[in-house]
Amino acid sequence: MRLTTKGRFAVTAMVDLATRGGRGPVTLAGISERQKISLSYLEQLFGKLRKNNVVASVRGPGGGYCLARPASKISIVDIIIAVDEPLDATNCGAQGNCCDGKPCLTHDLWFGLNEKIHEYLAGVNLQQLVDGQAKNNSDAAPVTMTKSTGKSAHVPA
Amino acid sequence: MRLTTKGRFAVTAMVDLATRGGRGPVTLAGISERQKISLSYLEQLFGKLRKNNVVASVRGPGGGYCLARPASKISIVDIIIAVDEPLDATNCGAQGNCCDGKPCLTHDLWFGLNEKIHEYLAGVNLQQLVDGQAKNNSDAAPVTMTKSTGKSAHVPA
DNA sequence: GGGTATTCTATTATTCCTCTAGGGACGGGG
DNA sequence: CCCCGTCCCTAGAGGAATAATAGAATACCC
Repeated sequence: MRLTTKGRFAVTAMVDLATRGGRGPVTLAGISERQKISLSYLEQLFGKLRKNNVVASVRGPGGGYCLARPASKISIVDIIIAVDEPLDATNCGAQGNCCDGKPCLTHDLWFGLNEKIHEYLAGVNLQQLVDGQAKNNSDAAPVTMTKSTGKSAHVPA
Repeated sequence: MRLTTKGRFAVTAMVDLATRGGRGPVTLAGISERQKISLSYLEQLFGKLRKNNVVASVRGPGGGYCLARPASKISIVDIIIAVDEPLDATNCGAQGNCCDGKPCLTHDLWFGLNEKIHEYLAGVNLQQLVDGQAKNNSDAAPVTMTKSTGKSAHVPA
């Protein structure tokens, strides 16, 4: 789970798309102008979003992009993961063997923290953003950070 | 609030420092070797941490770095913000005038989401990481994302 | 069928971030 | 005073993020 401008641009564009999704496909040129994001960059981002089945495209005049499913079924993580591939911050390639063959304590810490942020963002969907309110209830249940759960805590790709 | 390897390395190093902080200053060379982070990179990170009063330094032989305050008073956000200066994901320099003089809807959305992540990470402190468990209780209370609160929702520097 | 709007793909340039390299400043011990 | 361990600073290489450009493919409309 990386959190950079790239993911933010993608979410911004997706919010724009979701707010006008009801009236047919939305063109990237329109999103580019409204959100002030360069068209060619948007093309790159939406290429990834399409490959990850977050959006669908319609070519030709009158074409553009649509959400691949209802906005309430698209979470922020879906978007961010689609454009911003997960990042390994460890120095042993997530092998957990950087410290004398044992996983460093920090590995487990990061995996746990990572998972919590992940779950939090998974709990916010596009529709909520469009409605102008983030998630308030906490069904992204707090996760007790168990050590040595190993790789199960890693972020899904 | 950016979330990159840089911040993670800093937190990793700080956990290392906190676990051995009781016995005098800790050298960067030691952290470098234990955590497999390049020494000169650590020097940069700790330079920023020092300027943000997260750590204190002692020069000369026997010197090193200490926590500037108890580990329970240092939150993850303190560390991340110190090394990873906040980033403006808007295209109008957070002026809120990119869309016909009015703030884009996405600005408020981002500020709100930003604030929630911020608060979540602010609720986890170093001591908890050292003890091997993240925060379970949710006193990083969920924040209703109010639109048009404007700049008050921005991440403090 | 030709014209045009649009997605799609590729190549390249530019700017920014990450990380490395090397030298300088300070301070304690002989 | 000299030596060495440590923090401290700056510059730059390398790579990733962002942007520009060019063109190909597709599909609507006349």
